[in-house]
Amino acid sequence: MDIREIAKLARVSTATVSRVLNGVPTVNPKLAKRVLDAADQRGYVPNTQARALVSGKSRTFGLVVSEITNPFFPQIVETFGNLAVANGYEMLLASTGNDLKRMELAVRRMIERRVDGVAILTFGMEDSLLADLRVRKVPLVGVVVGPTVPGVTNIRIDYRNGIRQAVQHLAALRHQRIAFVTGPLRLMSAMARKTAFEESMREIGLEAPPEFLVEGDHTVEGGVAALGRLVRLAKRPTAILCSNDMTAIGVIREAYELQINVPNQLSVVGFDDIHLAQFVTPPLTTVQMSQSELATFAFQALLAARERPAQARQSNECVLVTSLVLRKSTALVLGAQPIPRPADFII
Amino acid sequence: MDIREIAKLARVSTATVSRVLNGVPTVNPKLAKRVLDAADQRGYVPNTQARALVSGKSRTFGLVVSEITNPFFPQIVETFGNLAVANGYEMLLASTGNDLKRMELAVRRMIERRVDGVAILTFGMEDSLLADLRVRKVPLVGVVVGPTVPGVTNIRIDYRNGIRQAVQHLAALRHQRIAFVTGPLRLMSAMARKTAFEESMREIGLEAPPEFLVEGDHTVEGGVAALGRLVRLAKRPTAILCSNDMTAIGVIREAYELQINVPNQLSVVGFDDIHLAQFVTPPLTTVQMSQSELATFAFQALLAARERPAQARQSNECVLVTSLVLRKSTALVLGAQPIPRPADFII
DNA sequence: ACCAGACGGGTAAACGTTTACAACACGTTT
DNA sequence: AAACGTGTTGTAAACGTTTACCCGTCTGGT
Repeated sequence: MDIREIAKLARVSTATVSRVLNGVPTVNPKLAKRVLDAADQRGYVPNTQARALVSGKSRTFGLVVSEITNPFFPQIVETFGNLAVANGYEMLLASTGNDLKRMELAVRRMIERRVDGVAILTFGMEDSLLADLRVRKVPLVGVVVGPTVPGVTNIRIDYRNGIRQAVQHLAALRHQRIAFVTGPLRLMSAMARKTAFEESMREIGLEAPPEFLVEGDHTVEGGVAALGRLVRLAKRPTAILCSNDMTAIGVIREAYELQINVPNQLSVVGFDDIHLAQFVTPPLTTVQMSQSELATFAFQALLAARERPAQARQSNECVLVTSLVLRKSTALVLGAQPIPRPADFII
Repeated sequence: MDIREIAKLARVSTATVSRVLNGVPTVNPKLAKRVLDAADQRGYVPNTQARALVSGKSRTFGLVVSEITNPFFPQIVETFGNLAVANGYEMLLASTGNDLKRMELAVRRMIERRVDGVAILTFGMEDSLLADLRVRKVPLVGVVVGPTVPGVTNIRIDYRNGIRQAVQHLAALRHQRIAFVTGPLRLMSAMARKTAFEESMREIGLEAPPEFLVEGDHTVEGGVAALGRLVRLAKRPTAILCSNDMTAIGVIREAYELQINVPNQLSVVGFDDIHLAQFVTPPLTTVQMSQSELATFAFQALLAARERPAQARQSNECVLVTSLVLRKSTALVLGAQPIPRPADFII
């Protein structure tokens, strides 16, 4: 069931079989047909490892994510994986749980399998690990919040835009006391979101007192706990912005438990716009960060780096912008009168 | 950076390097140390494709699931993937969306990469496709609802147990008009759940009129639509059992939209017990089908089939039982008096 | 002292491809 | 008619391992 058998059957050399199978156009159509016929009569399927060994390309891309059970990521995996197979690649998936040990293991696996590139779509990757990949000249693409990383394709996420929109939306609904539930602050991404929140608040002259900044962990449980703490405050917030949707779902869930009506007594805004966000009750107003776009960016960058000489691909950068999507989890602050519309003045 | 370089550096043959790296115990510890030192001084990492080529084992298992964006599956992927790397394997993931084309492609990919086994944890796999794998003697494990498939490790899912518990739970809450939202009926698993429902109803003398059996599609949207239809009935159901949790979430979501209180005006029960089920409002009473147990079964079966001669592993079978977990989405049927407790009679 | 056997280590073949290069068959130019 | 391209096919080397087999050395028994 190898190429030699097909060659014998089609009465050509193995080189010709290889050429036909790889679509080299110069081969005589007559021979090509013989080869093709022989191949699928025998149900021949080329051996990828042999191919990879000689060509030096494994046709595999690594994808490392934080936690595949976090609903944010499956969409990324799906998109990336589909693009991969559509382009004749495979995907090597690693879920690190932001754990150093598992990250090391992930990198090791990628190197062992000789991936042709790695997309790091998690937010807490250790730089030291990347060094290992860089030394081996593995093309890399990663998300970045701080300064551009050299020698790597950077996907810069513009948290600012979406979060500013969210803050201004809440302000427009007359909210003044807006709390923010962060993610785990050792994650740069969580840090960046928090910073974007603070700046957006300051920008419109609103205060964000420290007791309104509570640390969560990007899980539903974290959201539950966060609301639990905020509710014990003497001066409660009237709106809560969350570092991700799972947190927001937790907040809403706990609000229900505490008989706080969302959105009438409390406005809640999420971040990520996972698919599920539309389906919680009430449907979640959230900042969209397109998972499929992110995955597509990453994949395309890897594909582009494929044959390009290393020096040509130093520090590409593209930007993924976030933006608010309005649903039903926010409302005018309780007791506020709607702003009279212009029409009301025309008598 | 290959084995020869290490051999030269350690002043031994490549065979010895190979032996050391594979932990063959007979080699002189002195040599072994030299090899090990040389290897990690040079940052040597073995080439998996070369290994696979000569050994005939790719140390890769295929995992095919229905749809990775369905929250049921990430947990499976996570568990399976972790077990894989813990045992020195890789996972080749395929998400088929129950689409024939994609299934074919998935099988093709598995064969190309020469996987050492495939776990089919989706429920609508075409038998014809399996034939292709079977011919190549790839160990297979799959879930099964009908008769045992020969030559394959079968994981039989006992839908009956959990669904019966759910029905009896609802009956105990005095529900008589219980509807069932199915999955896509071309899926055997969906069919099996529906059948289990009908039998459980009949068993306790309850009727399941055809208009109470509405077909969904295992998505939130499907659940929304299903409640939309049930609500137009002259005689509405007082409880709804759903073929999966996503459907149940859709039903709850639409109930909120229609101002129907869950659980007081409508009891809802799901199926699967995805992680999120605890966090919807109200927390979902659902039938648990352990995803991690399922994945573990599958992986262990593959691992066991690894070296075993083909005839030894014909038709193993294990059973995964389902069972009801009570949360807050069910209640006594509206207007029913609680059954007087024995204490009430003791005056 | 000799030899059998055990044991550790080296040599080289094999795994299934791709591809550089050689070989060959034509057609074209001088 | 010879020489030279041009274009297609074949030969064989390479990719990086594992492992069967062989060889040398040492141990212990006679």
